[in-house]
Amino acid sequence: MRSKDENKEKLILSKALDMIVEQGLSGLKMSNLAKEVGIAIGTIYIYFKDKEELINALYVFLLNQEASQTLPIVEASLPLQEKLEKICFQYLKHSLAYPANAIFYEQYIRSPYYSNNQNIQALEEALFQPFFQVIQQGQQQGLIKPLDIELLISMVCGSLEALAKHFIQHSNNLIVTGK
Amino acid sequence: MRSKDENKEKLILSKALDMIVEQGLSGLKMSNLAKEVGIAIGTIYIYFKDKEELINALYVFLLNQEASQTLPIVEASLPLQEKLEKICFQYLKHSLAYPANAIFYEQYIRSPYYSNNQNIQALEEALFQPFFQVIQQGQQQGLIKPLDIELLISMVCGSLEALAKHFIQHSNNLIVTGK
Amino acid sequence: MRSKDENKEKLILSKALDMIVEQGLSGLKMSNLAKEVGIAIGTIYIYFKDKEELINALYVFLLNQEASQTLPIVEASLPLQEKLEKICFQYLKHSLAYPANAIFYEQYIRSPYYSNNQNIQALEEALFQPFFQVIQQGQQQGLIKPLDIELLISMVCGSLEALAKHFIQHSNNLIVTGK
Amino acid sequence: MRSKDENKEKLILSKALDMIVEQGLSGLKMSNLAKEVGIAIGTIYIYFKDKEELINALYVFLLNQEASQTLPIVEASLPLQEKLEKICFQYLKHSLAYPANAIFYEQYIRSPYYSNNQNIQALEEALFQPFFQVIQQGQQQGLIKPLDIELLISMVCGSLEALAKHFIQHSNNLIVTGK
DNA sequence: CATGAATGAGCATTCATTCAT
DNA sequence: CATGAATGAATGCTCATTCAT
Repeated sequence: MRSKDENKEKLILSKALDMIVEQGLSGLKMSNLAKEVGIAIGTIYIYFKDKEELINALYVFLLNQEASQTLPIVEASLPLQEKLEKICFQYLKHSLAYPANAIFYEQYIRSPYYSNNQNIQALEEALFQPFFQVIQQGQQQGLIKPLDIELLISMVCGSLEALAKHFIQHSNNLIVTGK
Repeated sequence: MRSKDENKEKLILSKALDMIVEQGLSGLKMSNLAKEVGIAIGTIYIYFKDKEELINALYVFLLNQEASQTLPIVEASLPLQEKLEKICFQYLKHSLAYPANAIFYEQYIRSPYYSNNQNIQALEEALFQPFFQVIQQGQQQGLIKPLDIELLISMVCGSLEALAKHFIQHSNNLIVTGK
Repeated sequence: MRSKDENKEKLILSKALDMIVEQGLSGLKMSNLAKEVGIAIGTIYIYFKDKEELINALYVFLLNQEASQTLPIVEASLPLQEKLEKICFQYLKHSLAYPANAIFYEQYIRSPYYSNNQNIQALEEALFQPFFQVIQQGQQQGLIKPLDIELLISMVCGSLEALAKHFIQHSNNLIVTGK
Repeated sequence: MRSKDENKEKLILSKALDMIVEQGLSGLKMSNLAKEVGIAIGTIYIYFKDKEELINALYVFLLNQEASQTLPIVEASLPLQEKLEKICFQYLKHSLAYPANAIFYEQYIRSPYYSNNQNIQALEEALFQPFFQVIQQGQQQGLIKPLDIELLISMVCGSLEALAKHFIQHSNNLIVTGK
């Protein structure tokens, strides 16, 4: 008996992301995905209950991946100013390194997979909490203008993601250096 | 498919935009659209040959709407600096006034309706040409940094649209004043 | 526009019954049914939301058909003795005239379509109520032995249906005369 | 597919019967059966070539079990009258002791596993032969009315099985005494 | 023009069966 | 022998599109 391949799950998600970026969320067909991954259609259903669960799993995976890279900075003991800068830089670095993510997010957020899914939205909130707190601290210390937090985040993220989107659309290869 | 009722065509496109914003491009079902508009499914096919033509028509309609409001500025005889400012402000005003458009654009651009459609992409290019020229003039006069034009546009538009998206997502009502 | 054909619904149910009798409940394939009826697969879904609803509708239809033929006797003003005889005879007549029904019932009762369906079971109860009352009256008047009603019904029906089943299995043609 | 563990084979058949009674023949899924038995899906295929063979084996097993309990009576040297009575009583006892069997029979008889299987039908005939002969003798001696034998059997069995079915459906516990 | 019942290609999903471990 | 991950044919259902009224 072959043992359940941890890698195969990742591979399915990865190919799914590629296909969604290329053809939109509605362009993702389970049979095409299987073909692309090089497995039988039934195999996908061993790893994911149905298409909805697969899509949600992809979102959670990307969200966690991003959080896991940024959270250490949030939790580090640094001067707040430096912490905020590092977080922004990390976000930009991540957006440029994984420009496909933002494209998927936009498709996902505007789909029933997201809107009808209270669980995911709760998870999201929990994951973002630490960042909210840092920003609030920054506002209390006068480092950040006292605007609505979500508006702030929307604008900064929007700009950075627009940048990243541009590069993936024009298929440029970016090398992001440390400074 | 030229039709009698010019208004009904507009109504179909308008409801289609609403539904795409709410449920994504893949969430737009022809029969639901008909129900929402209050007509029979067959009637839609009197006004649009098929779903593809409807979606493309919506894009062209929104593009033209935007261009028709901005082109006068481009063609006006103003100092370049002032012209550039006015164009940016008009863009922001439009993005805030019609925040649904950007959401549709993103869905559309990433769909086969767009990618497999050379005609639309040519039309787009033609429509944007005047703006490109203004920017090029600005670069020649040293008013704009000599970056890649499309990158410039991506970044500015990205930021502004992120802003607009934020407001529609949080259902704020904005009043955009002249200054 | 063709108008929704009342007959087509009946035709679908009728062919479905035939196929279930021949191949069992699990042998009923929607595409085969459509072919047998001479319509497209999609057409079935205009008349019935899904396979479950179709199967349930068939059960309700047969139940109502049977009740509608027997209820007049129940409600007639006859001596109880005569009423009971007429009901039994009507039941036998019906079982012999429609021997397929019992075969379907047995398949249906033992399927998730029935077990997971409180509504149907409530309807059933309501439909059988009048008969229960007649039997109770019979017991009070000493015409029927004071056994458990459901047991009584099971035994009489079981015997009569066994008879009917025999004839359909051996494809005999029965002519049921009035006496 | 002869196997080591004779017990495991019985266990598979026994659980299969349970599941068919609960969910119908179409409700029997090989993987569920394996789970219920507490073995891996692959293991079932060591004991039975495929689902068809398993179902047929179950039928043959039940048939033999019943015959093995009744045949001694048939072959005993008793007055015909007494022999007939004992056979009937044995049948009733068996139906009441194993009410699940009749439920399975009905599902089975109406399935392709049975209809497309000449071998089973031949086996059945052979198994029933002795009973037919006893009845024929009874008819020759004037103990039984000269009706079609199969009709006779259908009616008697039908009544008894209806009785048995009633009790299993209402989960009554019956104690069948010798008289 | 307007209607909506009818159509059927296309897609998601299930489940009996195989086979590498 | 036992395992259960992998397979893919088969099936239920959707939805863009047509066409008779």
